[in-house]
Amino acid sequence: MPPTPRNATKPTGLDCRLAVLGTDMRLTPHRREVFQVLAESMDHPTAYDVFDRVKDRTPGISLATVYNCLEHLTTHGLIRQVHLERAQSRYCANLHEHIHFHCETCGKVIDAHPAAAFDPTKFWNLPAGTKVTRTDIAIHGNCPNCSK
Amino acid sequence: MPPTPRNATKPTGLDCRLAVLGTDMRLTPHRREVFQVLAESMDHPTAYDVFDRVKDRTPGISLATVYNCLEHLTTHGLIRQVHLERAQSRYCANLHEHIHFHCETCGKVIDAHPAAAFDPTKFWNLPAGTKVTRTDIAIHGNCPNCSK
DNA sequence: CATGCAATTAGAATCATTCTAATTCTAAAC
DNA sequence: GTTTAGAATTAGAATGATTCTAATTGCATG
Repeated sequence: MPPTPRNATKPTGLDCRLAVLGTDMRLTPHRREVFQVLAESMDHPTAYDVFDRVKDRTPGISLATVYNCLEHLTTHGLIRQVHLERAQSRYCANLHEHIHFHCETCGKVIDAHPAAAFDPTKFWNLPAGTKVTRTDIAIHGNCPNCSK
Repeated sequence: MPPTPRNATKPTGLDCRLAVLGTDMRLTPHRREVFQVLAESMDHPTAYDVFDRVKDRTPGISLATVYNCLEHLTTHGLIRQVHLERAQSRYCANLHEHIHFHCETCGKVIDAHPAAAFDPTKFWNLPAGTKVTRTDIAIHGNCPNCSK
């Protein structure tokens, strides 16, 4: 077993993910905090929301740093950026394959996990030779609470 | 047959749509021009693109007016607003049911028409009691030209 | 402990869009 | 035809999210 590094902290979900994904991203305290906040948030917060929550644990952190951290975490595949309409970006630490449901009444965003394999080319005609890499799906409507 | 109104102009797609949809939107020259430009555009232009094209026929029109017209046409169901990621809004005069394919290489947006009925609730688990009103779908990848 | 590069910061800049307030136009009423 | 009320249009300011800039700080390595 390799010696524990001097400044080692308790492993978190982030360490796990970094290990699994094999990324080489530097793990700074800010990035760790931003990830931690996101991992504890079930509501798909915006950058500003994250900033607001991180501030309490890490006073002095700037919004720019939060944007930076979110961008790094996103490009390294540790979190997901969520876009609904043209509203501000939201972030999500759930890496399981899923799409988002958006309640038009209360604004809540709910993760929806796959029930069956989905192949977009079965449902829409694309020009021959098109290569699909990704399908962006958001379901809109009313959540159980709001449709009562 | 009712008498032709004094200032009647040649009927356009817009008149048709207004008749079909039974909307009561006032048909001003600007709105007509904005619609016409969009109807002739196959590339899902942004508000600014539309402004740029309308300018040539209607010098002096302002970007604010174009935004206004696009909004009115959209809310009256005469055109569609398209959102891809968090980029600026694009507009589309194709009212046939369709979704959009976005080429990640050249940026082109292509209309994809339905090949089969699609029910999102068959593919993703939503909490019991959820009411779906709309599904937003965009396919990303490479168009035939760019995947060569 | 120096060195260099990455991270962080505050604040400015940008970009799309919306708002405001003033002006002009239109359609219907008179 | 003229009046009038409401809608459309305008330029420019304001907003809000995000990105950029330039300066500073921190960390890892030699």
